[in-house]
Amino acid sequence: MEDASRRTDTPRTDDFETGLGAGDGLELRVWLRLLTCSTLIEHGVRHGLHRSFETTLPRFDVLAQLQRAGKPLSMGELSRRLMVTNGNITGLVDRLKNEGLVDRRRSDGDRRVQMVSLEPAGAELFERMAADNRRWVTEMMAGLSREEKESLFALLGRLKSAVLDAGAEDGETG
Amino acid sequence: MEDASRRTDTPRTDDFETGLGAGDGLELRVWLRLLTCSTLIEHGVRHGLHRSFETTLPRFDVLAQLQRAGKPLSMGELSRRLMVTNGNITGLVDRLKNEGLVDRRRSDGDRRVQMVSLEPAGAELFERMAADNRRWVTEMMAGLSREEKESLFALLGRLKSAVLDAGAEDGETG
DNA sequence: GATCGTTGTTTTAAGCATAAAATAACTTCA
DNA sequence: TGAAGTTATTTTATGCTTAAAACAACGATC
Repeated sequence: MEDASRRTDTPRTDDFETGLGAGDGLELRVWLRLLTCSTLIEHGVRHGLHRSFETTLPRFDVLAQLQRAGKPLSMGELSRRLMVTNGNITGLVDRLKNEGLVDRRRSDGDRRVQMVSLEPAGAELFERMAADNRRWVTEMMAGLSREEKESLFALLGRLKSAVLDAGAEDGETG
Repeated sequence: MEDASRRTDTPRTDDFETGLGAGDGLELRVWLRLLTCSTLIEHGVRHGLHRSFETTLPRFDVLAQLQRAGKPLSMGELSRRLMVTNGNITGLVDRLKNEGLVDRRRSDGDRRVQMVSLEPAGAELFERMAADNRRWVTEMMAGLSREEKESLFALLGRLKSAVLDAGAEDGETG
């Protein structure tokens, strides 16, 4: 009865990563499973932010970067840290500014640069969201032992380095 | 000189995952690193598809699911397998159909259902894209040993199960 | 065999994302 | 100093994505 009202269009999260027989490349299997995990956790966080704060993951990410930096960041720096194209940041910061969560002003030294800073309201909201976010992520990984999480963290560090190294080669000084 | 012509707005892929001191939760650190890896690889694949085939990752994903299934899939089934909301599939399949890569027709048994099938052109294109995709992913992971990749694959399997289990609890039969 | 709840898909409105081109301010260097 | 190149940001055009509501067909039950 109540299920009907709570019901939404969220895709079910079973039965993917299908096909791709055992003969397929190990790298491809790692990648698909990585993507599945990433998507699943992202859904969890996204739903939590939507339910509890009526906000979105990109907004949260911007606030998180500003909070972690502990200082104003330029649009370009935000773009690099969030790993999104810079045109994207413009609209995102526009909305956050309209909501009074961040401020944006031209840099004194370089008049091309826009510095984005966290407003008190933004910092306060972020703290509340971050606490819940940590709880959600912790709950999602509750089934893993500490050792498993540490191994996973280490291996992902290795993967990150590997991908960055591979990218550096064809990016510059071939 | 040539760099200028090749240059585009792609965000640089260094210096993220910043802040978040060592005291932070292990789960959060795993999650952020997982997201970084996922995003990095996704960028690689996305750029490849764009450069080599003038196409996008979601389009590729739809063709991949159809190819792997080896049979027509309904809109809803595609939505579940791609882990995106179903309204999304409508436009995606529309475009693929306009490009002659898939076909869509109403199911005989259930007139609500739309069955999407791979057209010969779509299958042929997918094979070419899949070959390159495998190469890109393999290259990005070239820095990892076979053992590392196998461990990673196993741990990600554990993580996937953990997240699915955690989600099942608050999703139903509370 | 009409009604009620469910299921499959599309539509809507808003926001996120990309790539590429445009704009504007800075730097260099002749 | 002023033309050429570089860097930071915005704009443009298009596509992807979500959540929620609307629509349409199915299935069960009375």
